[in-house]
Amino acid sequence: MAEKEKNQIENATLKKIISHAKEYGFVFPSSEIYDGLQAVYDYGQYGVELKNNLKSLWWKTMTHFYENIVGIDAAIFMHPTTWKASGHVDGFSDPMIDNKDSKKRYRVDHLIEAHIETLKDLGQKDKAQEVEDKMNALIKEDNLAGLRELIIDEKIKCQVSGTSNWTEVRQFNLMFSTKVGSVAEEAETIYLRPETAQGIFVNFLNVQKSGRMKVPFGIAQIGKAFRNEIVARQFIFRMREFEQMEMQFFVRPGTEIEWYNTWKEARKAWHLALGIPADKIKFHDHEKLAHYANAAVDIEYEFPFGFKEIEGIHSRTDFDLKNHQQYSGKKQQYFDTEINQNYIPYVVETSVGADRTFLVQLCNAYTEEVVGEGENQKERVYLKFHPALAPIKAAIFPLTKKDGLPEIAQKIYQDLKIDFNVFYEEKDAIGKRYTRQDLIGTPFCIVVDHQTLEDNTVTVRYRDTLAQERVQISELQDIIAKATSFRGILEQLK
RNA sequence: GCGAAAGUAGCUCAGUUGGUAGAGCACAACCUUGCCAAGGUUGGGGUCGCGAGUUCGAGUCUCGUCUUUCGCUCCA
Repeated sequence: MAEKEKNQIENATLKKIISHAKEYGFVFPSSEIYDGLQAVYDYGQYGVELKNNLKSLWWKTMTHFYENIVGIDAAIFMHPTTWKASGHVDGFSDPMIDNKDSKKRYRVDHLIEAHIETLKDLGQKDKAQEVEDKMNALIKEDNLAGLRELIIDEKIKCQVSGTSNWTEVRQFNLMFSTKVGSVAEEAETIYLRPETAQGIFVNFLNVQKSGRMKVPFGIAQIGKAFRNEIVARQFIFRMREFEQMEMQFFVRPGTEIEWYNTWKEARKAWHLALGIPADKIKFHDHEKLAHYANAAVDIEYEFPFGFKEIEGIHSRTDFDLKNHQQYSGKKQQYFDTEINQNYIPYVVETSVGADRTFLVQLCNAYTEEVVGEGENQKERVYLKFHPALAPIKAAIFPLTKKDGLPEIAQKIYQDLKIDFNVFYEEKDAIGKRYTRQDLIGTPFCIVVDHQTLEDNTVTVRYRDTLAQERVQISELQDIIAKATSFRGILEQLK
């Protein structure tokens, strides 16, 4: 019961964050006037600023900050063979079957494998082998009807309902496809990339040779990827179109676990440096490793809907480069002059969702607090973004619309906008203008008042403390630059 | 994909046994005011998610459909 209540409160928090995001221009449902498109979202005027700031910070951290990491920007479309080599064509499309009574859905191969295990336990080894061979043959020829027949012939039952009342076997392909070539009959099917990593692997030698890179070195990339999720839920957490920020680090075979541990810690530190509390971040080791990995961990953040993955660090071995070498017939090797050996490098991957990082920042920034005493007590809502990530860095207000104050405020605005994303407003009471900036997370409000006319000072009002400080107009540039620079974050990561 | 709940103005919601859509906040203009969502006047904004059906008449009743949320399911 307590757990249920906790969930309800947390769901209420998520709802508030989602409506806040929509009401104040961060995230809108895609094509909303047509009722939206499931699991697709658009970033609004403030959302795009926040997301761009996050991407710039990641780029700065993961390329410029390291002398042996460079960035690329590969195309979304890739040669179809790429996805055979990567294993996505086979691994990303699973035949599924539903039990009509229990409404449970199973992956067909899992269902039959469970049956095979049961046969083995019963000592029917030959029978088990026979079923396994049949299944593999049917999967190989994409014989969906045949798979269903096998399930029925073997009298495989649903564990929940105990019946064999099955639907047809259906194929779910998680990759989006389209056609290249304008003549329909001659068009070739190509896929929208389901991950950005392959764009890095196929360019491994291009970058290594043209950049004279020496192992260990990394290639980073930010870009969109697409997955046709069966169920996509939880706001922008699981979208059909999403953006990844990935870095593939190429290392000498045998050193990969050491590098894996290094990157695991470095990436966790990155999230902490952005202001996420340590108790909201944890590692989750993969028990069952994917076919390409020999070590894998998720970095999880405690969202209102529980601890969920925001970043994966995977030791991918030489799986990808080896497969590309095999499928392309082009050697993907590196000659290591230090040890005089030719080898296919091993890869340690860090892959973080840009949209998920955005949601982490939004959830972490959303703050409700009670201010004032007694009669004056009221609730205040604001977004406490790190100033380096805030969509708008400062708002400039004249206290009144008269006495030449707007002219001075305009001058300050025109000057600051060269370096920063700033906002000017003279409408409405000053308190209301403060509140509007709090709601979108602007760290500073600069107010021109009557004293400004006498001594060229303005007040700076701080979002988090509500405190005000009087400073010279000439100091503003420095104050904002210092607070909003990436320097503070990067220095923590040295 | 299955089950449950919800959908009325930008937001939060009201809307009587079925009788031509309302409030507060928000928004725009003007006046007054000037340091934490101020007051006044005026104004704009809704084919009640969409489509059928029942009815003289549907926001209200019935069916379908779409979207969202939750629970299953799935998740490189």
